[in-house]
Amino acid sequence: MSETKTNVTANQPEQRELRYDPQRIEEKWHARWEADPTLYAAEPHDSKRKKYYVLEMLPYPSGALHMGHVRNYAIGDALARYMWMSGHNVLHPMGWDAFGLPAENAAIKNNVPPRQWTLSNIAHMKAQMKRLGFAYDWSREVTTCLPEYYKWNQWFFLKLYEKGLAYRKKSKVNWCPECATVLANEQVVDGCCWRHEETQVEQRELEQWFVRTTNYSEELLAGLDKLEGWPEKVRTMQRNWIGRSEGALVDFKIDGPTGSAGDKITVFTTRIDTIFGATSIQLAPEHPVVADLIGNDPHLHSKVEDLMREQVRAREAGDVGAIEKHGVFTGRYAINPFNQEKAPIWVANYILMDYGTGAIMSVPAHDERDYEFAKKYDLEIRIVILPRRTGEPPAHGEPEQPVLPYTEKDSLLINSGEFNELSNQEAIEKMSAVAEKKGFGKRTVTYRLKDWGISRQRYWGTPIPMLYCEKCGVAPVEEKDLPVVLPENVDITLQGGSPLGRLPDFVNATCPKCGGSARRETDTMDTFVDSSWYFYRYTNAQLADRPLDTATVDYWFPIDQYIGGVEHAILHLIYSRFWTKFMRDLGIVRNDEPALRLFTQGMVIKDGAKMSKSKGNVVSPDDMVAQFGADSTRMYSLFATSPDRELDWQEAGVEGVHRFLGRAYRFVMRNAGAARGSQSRDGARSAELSPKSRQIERKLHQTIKRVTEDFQGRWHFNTSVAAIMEFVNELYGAEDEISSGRFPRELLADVQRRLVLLLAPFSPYLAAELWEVLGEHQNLLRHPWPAFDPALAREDEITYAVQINGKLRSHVVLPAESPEDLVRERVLADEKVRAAIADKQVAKVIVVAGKLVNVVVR
RNA sequence: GCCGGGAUGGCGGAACUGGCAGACGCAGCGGACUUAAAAUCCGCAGCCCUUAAAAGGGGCGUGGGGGUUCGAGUCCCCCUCUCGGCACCA
Repeated sequence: MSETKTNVTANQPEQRELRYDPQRIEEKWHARWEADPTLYAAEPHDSKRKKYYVLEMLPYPSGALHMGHVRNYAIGDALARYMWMSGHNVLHPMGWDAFGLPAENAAIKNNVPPRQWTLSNIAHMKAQMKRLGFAYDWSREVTTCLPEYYKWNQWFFLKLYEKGLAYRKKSKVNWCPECATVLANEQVVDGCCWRHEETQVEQRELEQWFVRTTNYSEELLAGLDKLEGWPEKVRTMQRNWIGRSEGALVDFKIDGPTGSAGDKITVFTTRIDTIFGATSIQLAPEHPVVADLIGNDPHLHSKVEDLMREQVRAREAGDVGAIEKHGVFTGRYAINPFNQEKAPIWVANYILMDYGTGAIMSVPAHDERDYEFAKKYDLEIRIVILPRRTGEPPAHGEPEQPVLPYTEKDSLLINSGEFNELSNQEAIEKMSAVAEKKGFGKRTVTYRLKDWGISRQRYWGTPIPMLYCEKCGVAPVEEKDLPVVLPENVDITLQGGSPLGRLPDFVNATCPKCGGSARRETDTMDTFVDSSWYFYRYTNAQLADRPLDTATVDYWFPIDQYIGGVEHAILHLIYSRFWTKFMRDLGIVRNDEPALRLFTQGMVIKDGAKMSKSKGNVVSPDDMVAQFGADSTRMYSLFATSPDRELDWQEAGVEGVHRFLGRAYRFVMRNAGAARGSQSRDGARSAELSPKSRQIERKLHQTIKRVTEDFQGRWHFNTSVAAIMEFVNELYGAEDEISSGRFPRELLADVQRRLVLLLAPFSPYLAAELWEVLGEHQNLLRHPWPAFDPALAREDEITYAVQINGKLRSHVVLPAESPEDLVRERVLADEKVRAAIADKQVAKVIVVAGKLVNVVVR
């Protein structure tokens, strides 16, 4: 093969060399890089170079890479390569988030075992990544579905249990009676099962494992302030998710007979100051006291059932905001402890049991939702607070719309007994104090954040290492018995019950406490457990006796840059932060946060819509690589727009980048002769250069400056690539001088070497090829990033834009660094400027140094 | 409903702290090379008016309306459309 190719080259050297053929170049270097597995390996420890840990979110092995992956990894790879060249010891790993539902769905659909399906997907996607030229240290690869990894999920679970951070409680799941199995939200379509479209999904209560993420609510919230390298958007989303709110709990005594749920209703309110306007109590349909209040009235029972169903349906549809508010009066009353008034007790579909206490005091005059509800059911609306400045309050009669919460300092309470005339803040203080003193309430802080339910009633996940003994009850598997291996020969296409529950070999176990027979937990873990700590495992992926080595983690952590999609802004990134804090408290890591800096890249769309099979607008990375090469595909994904914005994929754009790379390729192929054997030129002799070659030298330094600053600052790689394009265009403009031999040989050599270095993070294949063409042999990643000389980048002359009253009227060329007086003088002397001023008076001259002059005339 | 982005030529997008709007690329047009085409190389190019044409002028222009400023794509207020997130958060 290679013989034939050599002959062709020998026969037609010119043509052969000048055509940019990415397939030939990329296949050649792909083979060489494959032969050297240590090429992108990070040093275990390096005291001379600073460490840099760049991490891209690991993919789910769905079958093939999509353009969103390519974009994510092109960003990370460019950064990793730049950091290598800037002299860092770079850790750049990759792995697979390999457990999860799609493998089970595929198994059911195509009758392939989940493990086989997953592993073959991984093999394919890994080959795609390698073909795209991503510089990963594959010796650290992590695959979460392998026992070597999930063993440590189980180990962590035992630690959580030991620390009281894992516990069991009843919780609702979607249940399909036809499948006799639990469904994920994703498997519920319009309230029905995905496999049985006629079958209504039921809600069932099951004992499930939870992790006490809420123990860390305050710290997770406070930590956000320190994460300055995270997008403000993500920090805001997490703050809202954690949802700290200060308020008070207030007890309302139930009037009349009560039952097992107690004789009072505790409400949570952030606005205790409005309590004199509380004209009813609203309960969540699941509130325990509801059963006591409605007794066995069949009508009320069915009404409450309806309300509950409405709430569940709205939640599933993700449409809770739009729920039409319904409620039912229980016929009972509760006593407002502040004024002893009787407030009717209602049950309402918009009250959530899992926030606050599941009971609220309804203040229709000052809350929109309460107002809407009160209007609908004709409940009393009583104004109790107004801005002081409005003067006469409409103290009687109902407002046209809710008089929304006044929190200004000059607000004023009315209709509130002894608290009248107080401001909102004063009232909150005083009323809370009174409630605490009299024992019917107290100040409190609540969070929206809930504990993390990690039980999944499915097969393809990490088995939860717990046992149930008839005598001893719940018992953890002993550490020495880990891993609890997920059985492989399981027929998950059978319907009914848990696949693991059908395997006697799996289920039947021995109790570690009493030695008697025990039943094994058949639930598996949420896959978010896998992704909560995988990035620690990369630091020592082969470690057999521990999940991680503390000293090694200490060297690499925190992650210097984490890159991924904004869709993970909440769940994954909160669980990861929680896990880090948990590990810190276990004493096995020392950092508080997993990542110092986070970058969320924009979505890849096509023709204005998200790529999806049903729309038929999916672009395959393989097709792009086959047509234009990996370099062009990657570079286009960086060039089309800045990385944080949505990217509209245009194939013609890839072709354009391919054309540009061809131009760069041809320039070096034509002029490499000058570089080979020539010493690099180190500036400082600009005075001897012709105007053209000085211009090239200046542009070279300006380009290095722009690209370097993009890496250090905003990551607008689209402008980096544009800058390199401009530079190459400039080189083509000097071709006459170059081909005639008048261009300084050393400068020509220098220009080419630095051009190739600038291309290296974006188009690694082409850079490697051209580096070799230039007679260089050192691995580009070990070569220092080019430096620029600010003095050589500076312009000698500046063209000032001249405005008259803000309208552009002329341009004046002046030597750089002209003093302001001279600029003013020369501008006012300019012919066009004088004509524009004519006989008007010059009122002011504004000089913006190095840029613009605005002459204000009257 | 709430929260958070976004809107710039025919298209993707530049313009970093308010300072020449449209860099760079695509598509388009003209030219060179070629028997021809492709490829390549060079050039033109926001819209409108003025002009026989060109040069040159002039006006308009960053979703819409107001404002601040010598000067606004950029800052402030109101509105429209659009994308994303959501657990009605009491």
